[in-house]
Amino acid sequence: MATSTSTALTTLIRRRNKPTRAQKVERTRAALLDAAAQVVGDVGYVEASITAITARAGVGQGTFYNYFDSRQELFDQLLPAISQQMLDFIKQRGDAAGEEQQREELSFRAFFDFLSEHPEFFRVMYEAEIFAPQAYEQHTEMVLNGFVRILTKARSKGEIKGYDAAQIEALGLILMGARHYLCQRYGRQTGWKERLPEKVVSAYMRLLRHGLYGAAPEPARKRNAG
Amino acid sequence: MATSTSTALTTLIRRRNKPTRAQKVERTRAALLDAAAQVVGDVGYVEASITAITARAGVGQGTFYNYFDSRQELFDQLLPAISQQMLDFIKQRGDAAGEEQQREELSFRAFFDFLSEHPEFFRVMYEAEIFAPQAYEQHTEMVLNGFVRILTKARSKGEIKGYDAAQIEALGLILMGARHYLCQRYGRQTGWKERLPEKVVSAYMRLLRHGLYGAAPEPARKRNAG
Amino acid sequence: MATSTSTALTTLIRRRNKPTRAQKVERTRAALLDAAAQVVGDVGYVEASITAITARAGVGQGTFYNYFDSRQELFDQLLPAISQQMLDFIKQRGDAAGEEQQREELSFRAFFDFLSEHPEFFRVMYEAEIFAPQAYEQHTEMVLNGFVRILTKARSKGEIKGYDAAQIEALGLILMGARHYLCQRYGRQTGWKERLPEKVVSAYMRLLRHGLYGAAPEPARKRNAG
Amino acid sequence: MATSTSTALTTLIRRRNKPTRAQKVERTRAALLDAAAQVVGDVGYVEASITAITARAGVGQGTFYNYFDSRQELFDQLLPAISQQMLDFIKQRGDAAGEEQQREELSFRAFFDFLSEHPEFFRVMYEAEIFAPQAYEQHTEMVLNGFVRILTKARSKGEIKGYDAAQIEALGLILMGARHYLCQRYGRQTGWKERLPEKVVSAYMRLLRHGLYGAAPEPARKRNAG
DNA sequence: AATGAATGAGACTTCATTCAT
DNA sequence: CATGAATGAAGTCTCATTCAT
Repeated sequence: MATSTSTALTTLIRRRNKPTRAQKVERTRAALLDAAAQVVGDVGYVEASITAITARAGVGQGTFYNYFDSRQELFDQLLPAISQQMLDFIKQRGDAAGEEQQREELSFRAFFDFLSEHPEFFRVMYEAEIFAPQAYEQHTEMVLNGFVRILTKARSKGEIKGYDAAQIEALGLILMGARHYLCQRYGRQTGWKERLPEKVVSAYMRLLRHGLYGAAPEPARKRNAG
Repeated sequence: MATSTSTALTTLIRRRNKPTRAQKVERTRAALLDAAAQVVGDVGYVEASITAITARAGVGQGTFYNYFDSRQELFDQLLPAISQQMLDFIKQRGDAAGEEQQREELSFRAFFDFLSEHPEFFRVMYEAEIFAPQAYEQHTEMVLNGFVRILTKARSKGEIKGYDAAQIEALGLILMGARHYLCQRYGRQTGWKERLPEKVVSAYMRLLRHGLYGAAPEPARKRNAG
Repeated sequence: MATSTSTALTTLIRRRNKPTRAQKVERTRAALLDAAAQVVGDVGYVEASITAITARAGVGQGTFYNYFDSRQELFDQLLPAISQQMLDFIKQRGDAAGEEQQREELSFRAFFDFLSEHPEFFRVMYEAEIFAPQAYEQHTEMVLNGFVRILTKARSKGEIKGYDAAQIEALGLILMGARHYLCQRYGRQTGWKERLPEKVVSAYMRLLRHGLYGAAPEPARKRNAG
Repeated sequence: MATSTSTALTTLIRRRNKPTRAQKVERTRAALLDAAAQVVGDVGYVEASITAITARAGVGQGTFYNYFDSRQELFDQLLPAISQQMLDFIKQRGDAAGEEQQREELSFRAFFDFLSEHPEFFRVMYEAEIFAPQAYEQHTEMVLNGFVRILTKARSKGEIKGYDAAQIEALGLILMGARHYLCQRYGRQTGWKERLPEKVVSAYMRLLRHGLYGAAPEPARKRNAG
């Protein structure tokens, strides 16, 4: 990390006093991506002008073009830059689960919580379909793959029965759409000020467990408290 | 140079030959909305310039402002203008059902078919969230209300059990999200050239009937053919 | 010229009072080309900004793009727009000549005079080599062709002897270079305030008649006075 | 960290191994001028950005401003830096001549050959009229003076007759213009891949010897072979 | 009501130059 | 002296909107 001309001593000193040149660069780049995420979160991609972004990042307009070739390039990098940390966050929370159906519940909650803590991410992600289609496509593909992997596993474990392998993808899409719309209404529409209502989680989970129609009577099962 | 007062005679002639003034106005207005829908369907709201819209409608640029106060106003009227015919189409097809769960299947198929025949509607509807938020909100509210009404009815009929009244809304949102994502992948992504795969419909319906996890063995039930 | 809906009367009235819409368009276009020529003449292509040009033309900046797709397109049209009138002017003056050698003298004088009256043309023409290479190439080709035509004619008349047909082009280029450099020094460098010195014309013509070296003694020929 | 005072020893070592500080400086300066000439030759002054020049010179952008106050200053020094070597080259080749008219032929050939070997020089020289007018002016003045000197000498030797002293300058300009245009067409336009056609040289020389019109029959004179 | 030329605010982008390291 | 990130002035261009015809 230290430049090749730095002795251990100078490195130490730097570590206390000032950032390295390379560190400053990385910091500026991060500041720009961060600012962009915030601006997009606030006003959407359409109004996320270079002026607005650089102003929020606290750098000159020209600086922008030392880091990105164009506004579009930034947009293309924005979602990927945040995408991974979201997936990590969710995966980590989901891994605490025993059964796959519990994993889905944890994962759904984690999705909501992540957006709750990074509200700007909602627009960054969903408006990307329009303003950074390729990035959106990749992101969607990754998320869908995650679902498919988990559902396939659940199916091979015997937790899921009665579905073709060919139907797994459709199920994944349904879960993604459900998440999207539920978080939109119960999170974003309230400015992420409320927690995710337990009624919603239980409806979601009951649908996954028993379907809508002609369901078996609710078994005596421990439910996650609200 | 023709006098502006119409004699009974000219009126008669017009009735046969030419449209009334008011009719022409309405026709132009419709042409503009129609053109806008097509343009938005083709290139999205961002690139739906006044120039593109008026050109497609076959009128001069300036004419636009005789019908709409601004580009935004047009956008705000675009979704509502089409929304109703979609809902009618779907309702009509759904009304053929006996049980509510069959209605949902018919309605889902109808949604797909409608988009298939009016592919421009997909972008008009979903991009409206960004470019005509109020219209989108209203549209969504209407659709959601439709779902809620039907689900509530199904619940009062006893077809749906085990859900609170308070959870009905969440269920409606899930169905909306599912539709959105399934049509996106199986319709739009293929350019609406393929029909909706039956595997997808049956997966969707099986989820609604039995859920994902620990489902009862598939009962002997007549399935809609592909 | 009048629009197809104009009666003879309205045309007459317009001729006195106001320009037609189409006339105004043509006028604006001309104003822009004219302004561009002046600006380029004053400060060169590099500094001929859209702002400067539209300001000089007395129109808004945006108006520019109703007439030209880009700054470059204007530059590409600038030289051709003036080129023809120069060639016409020169041809006309040259046609008064009897012998071809007299034509060359008249033509040379005409070239100087034209630039004298349209001083902006000098930069428009010669800087085009850099800023509108294609236009420059075409212009040069036309001028060269003119020279070649005349020289060829003189040769077939027997006024020019001792040169291959293949050498005619080179001779044309020499004359073009000579014009360029002489007008540069004796016209442009003095701000076109002085007339073309007769000494220069006679040197030019003597070179053409007798060459530089080992020339025959100057024959008793009427010379244009200085 | 090395001390700035050189001991006799280090000086000795340096003399063998490394360039002096001053030498390095001079080398970098030369590298920049050289790079600039190449870049200008390739893409012209307009696109000769500091970035392009320093990149080609293999130094950092900032380094540029240790050697030149501004881009313009570099441009102003570019032509002078090369000018002299061209004049030397031409003079040397011309000095082999006996008569002045032969000198002119050699000199013309030398001009072409020099450009042929340093093709970048063409744009450096002729675009300087626009981008480094002062340098261009000086260069032109020098070249013109050279012509005037030679022509004057030829005149005083009696090789040139029939021209005023006051006309010598005009003759010099004509020769310069001729060179320019002939090299442009027969050298640059072909990418300097062909040699100068002998037809062109002989046409040029015949013009200088006998003029265009009414020339004496070509005397029995040795011609330079192609 | 129909038209399309005129307009200017504002967006993106380039690049010579500065300056701290 | 070398470096390259930071800067902002300035330029080109787009397009919704206005308005005279």
